[in-house]
Amino acid sequence: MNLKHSRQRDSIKEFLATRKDHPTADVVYMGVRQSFPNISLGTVYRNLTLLADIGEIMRLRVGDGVDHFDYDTSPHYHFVCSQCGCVEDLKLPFNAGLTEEAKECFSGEIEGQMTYFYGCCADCTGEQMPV
Amino acid sequence: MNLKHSRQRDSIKEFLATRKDHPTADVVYMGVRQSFPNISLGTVYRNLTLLADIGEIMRLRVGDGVDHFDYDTSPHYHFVCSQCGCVEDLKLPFNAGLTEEAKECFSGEIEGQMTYFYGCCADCTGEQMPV
DNA sequence: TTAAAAATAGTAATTGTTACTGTTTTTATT
DNA sequence: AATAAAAACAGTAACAATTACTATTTTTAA
Repeated sequence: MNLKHSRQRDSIKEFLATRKDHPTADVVYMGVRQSFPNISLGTVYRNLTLLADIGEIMRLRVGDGVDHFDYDTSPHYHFVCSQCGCVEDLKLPFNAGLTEEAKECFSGEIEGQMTYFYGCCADCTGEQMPV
Repeated sequence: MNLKHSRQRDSIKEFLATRKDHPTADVVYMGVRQSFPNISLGTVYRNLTLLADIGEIMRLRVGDGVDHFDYDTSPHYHFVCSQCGCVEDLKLPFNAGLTEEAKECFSGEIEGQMTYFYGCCADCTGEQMPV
């Protein structure tokens, strides 16, 4: 299949590039509607999937039942707040060595690892106890 | 809330204890129906959630959009096959130190980590190329 | 300019899961 | 054993995220 240019897809990519909060498809939809008022949610899903498939963005499955998307495709760790559901980058060097270790003790083929940390984000920790 | 005994819940736990393949709620449902032919899918979901909440089983969110359940609650790594979707244990010592490292570089509270590896399992790797 | 391929908007369908409701089980107390 | 409140149940409906479908519009190479 030959990709054809699409202004909607550009817009989705642009939007994602401006965000560091790993938005969901729905958030992308709302955001892109600023410039494409009648873009379809299906178009957003289709393009997010396509962009992830060709490696231009990264799909994050962080266990909250909703897919998040990241413009930064370099391997890095994420944190997920169990309270508010926010997803943040972690400033911790990614241990690709773990994947290598895994390869050595497994008979199939390991392509990569997905690691996320969970807990309570700084904002929620602060708000949590109004006594 | 005081737990009351339930034969259905026992049966769900027993079933899970016999399995090492980290079945989904649906698979548990089918399995438990051998002994409880008219158990309700809702009962299965409710009890799996309850058992996971009280720490008697572990819920695995391995990014395939379906929850898997594990009778083994000790921290350990999992592998997920992108082809057939199977989930297997990895014989690789769990690196809890990574969670400690993450705590040190994050301002909120980190409770734990979830790591899974993905790729192609041994079975699928073999079947893949019939030339 | 044209025509095939790709993409689109809008809608319907699917899937995994949770919520609701009236009935049955469990269990502590008589 | 009888009773009654709490918990759990079966069965069904609702829900949310995502995917599939269809007729129309855009893109692009010839």
